[in-house]
Amino acid sequence: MKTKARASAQLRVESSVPHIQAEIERLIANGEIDAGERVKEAVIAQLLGVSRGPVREACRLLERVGLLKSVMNKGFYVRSLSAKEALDLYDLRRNLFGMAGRLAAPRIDDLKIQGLEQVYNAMNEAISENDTVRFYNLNTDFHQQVVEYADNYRLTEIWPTLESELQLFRRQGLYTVASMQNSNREHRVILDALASGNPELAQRATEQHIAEGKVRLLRNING
Amino acid sequence: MKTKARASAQLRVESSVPHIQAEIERLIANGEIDAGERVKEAVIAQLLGVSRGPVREACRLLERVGLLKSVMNKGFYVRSLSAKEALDLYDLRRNLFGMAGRLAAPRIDDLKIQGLEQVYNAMNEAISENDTVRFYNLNTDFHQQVVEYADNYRLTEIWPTLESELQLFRRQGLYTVASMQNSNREHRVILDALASGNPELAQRATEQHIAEGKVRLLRNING
DNA sequence: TTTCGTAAGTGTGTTGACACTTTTTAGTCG
DNA sequence: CGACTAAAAAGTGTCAACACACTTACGAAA
Repeated sequence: MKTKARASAQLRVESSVPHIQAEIERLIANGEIDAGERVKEAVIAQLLGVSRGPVREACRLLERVGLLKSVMNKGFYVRSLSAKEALDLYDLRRNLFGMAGRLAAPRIDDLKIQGLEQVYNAMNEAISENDTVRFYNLNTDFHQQVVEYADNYRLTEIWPTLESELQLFRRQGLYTVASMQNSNREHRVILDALASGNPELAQRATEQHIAEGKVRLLRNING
Repeated sequence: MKTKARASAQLRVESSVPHIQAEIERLIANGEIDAGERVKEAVIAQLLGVSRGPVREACRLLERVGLLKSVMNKGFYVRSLSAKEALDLYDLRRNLFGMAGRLAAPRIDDLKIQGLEQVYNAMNEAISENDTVRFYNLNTDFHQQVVEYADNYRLTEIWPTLESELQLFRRQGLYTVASMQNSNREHRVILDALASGNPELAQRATEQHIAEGKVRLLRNING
């Protein structure tokens, strides 16, 4: 018998770094680590049962994504987004989502439309139940699907990072029933535009949606 | 006397990771590491006189940027871009550069225009000397400046990563005199459009430039 | 009481070592 | 000579430990 019992054995089929990264993202999204707060490597490491090495690698990744920022000899901090940065993000997302709509429209098929339709209906349910968390997740899904149907690998990679970065700003609970209703009305418009296959129409619809989101954000900022 | 002589002392005022990252990027850009080739951590570490830890962190960063990709138990490889991925990148850059032009036009001032003009003139010099390397650097500069003048922090962050990723595909030496001349004619159009302050005009000019670049790339691919 | 300097404590940045996996090499058999 | 097998080498993934930087707490002097 050659096999040796490994104490806390890692199966060595998958690096721990992505898992750690996802976990830290979750901690931030759930607000368990506040914006501006220091991320202590040892704490994360112990929490996940790994050493600091992989944790640091994950933190570097999150730094590049924009969720953390590193300060020499002080470690990693959860980034906090200024109002301008949040608005910049909206402008950027508007462009990219518009591009996604334009590219997706001629490529989309009935099956995909049906999939989006399901998400749309589910969002209406979430609204009627005032389930903002579910609405947020479905909303993210909807956008991600549209982006994927544009079939541009780099756009598909970048999009989620912008979404999660924006999460730093619009902490949960910002959705009101009215804003969710407006948002989903726009989703309906996007759906129809995509189904029509008209690129310009779809681009207008997708751009408009993010533009309206920016307005909603501004209303939240200014009271 | 309390001060202790540190043997191979790093001053601990700046993390070594960014430096390592830049160095690996340089190695890739200079073609000292070919596309698809494995990046051996120990080699890089010894080359730069550091240990593998920081090297791994730098590699993770470059993975996120898209220059490297990691394979479990095999390490990091220099990514090689498929033709579709390169074209996807052009589509994405076209959108973002168009956005940059639109936003920069109303914000730009005479001083910045003059700066761009200098770069433009220098590029004409480089063309007449058939100095493709200098042209490439100036070209990158020109684009980067336009992007910065758009004053969108995230766009400014993302742009260089897309440029360096594209470098993986269009390895140096792809510039012909004719293509450089065409490219700089388009720069002239961009300059004038920006100087006019008209967002739509500037967006058209900047988008057109990347679109033409895509055509030039396609010509290179197909012979 | 306040302020400054000093010392303990906390935490990062980096390193070297170990376990495991993949690759290469060497050797054997057909 | 070629193919298969086994051992050695190379290289990654992770960890534990060290040295330094920063922070905080404590105490003495003004």
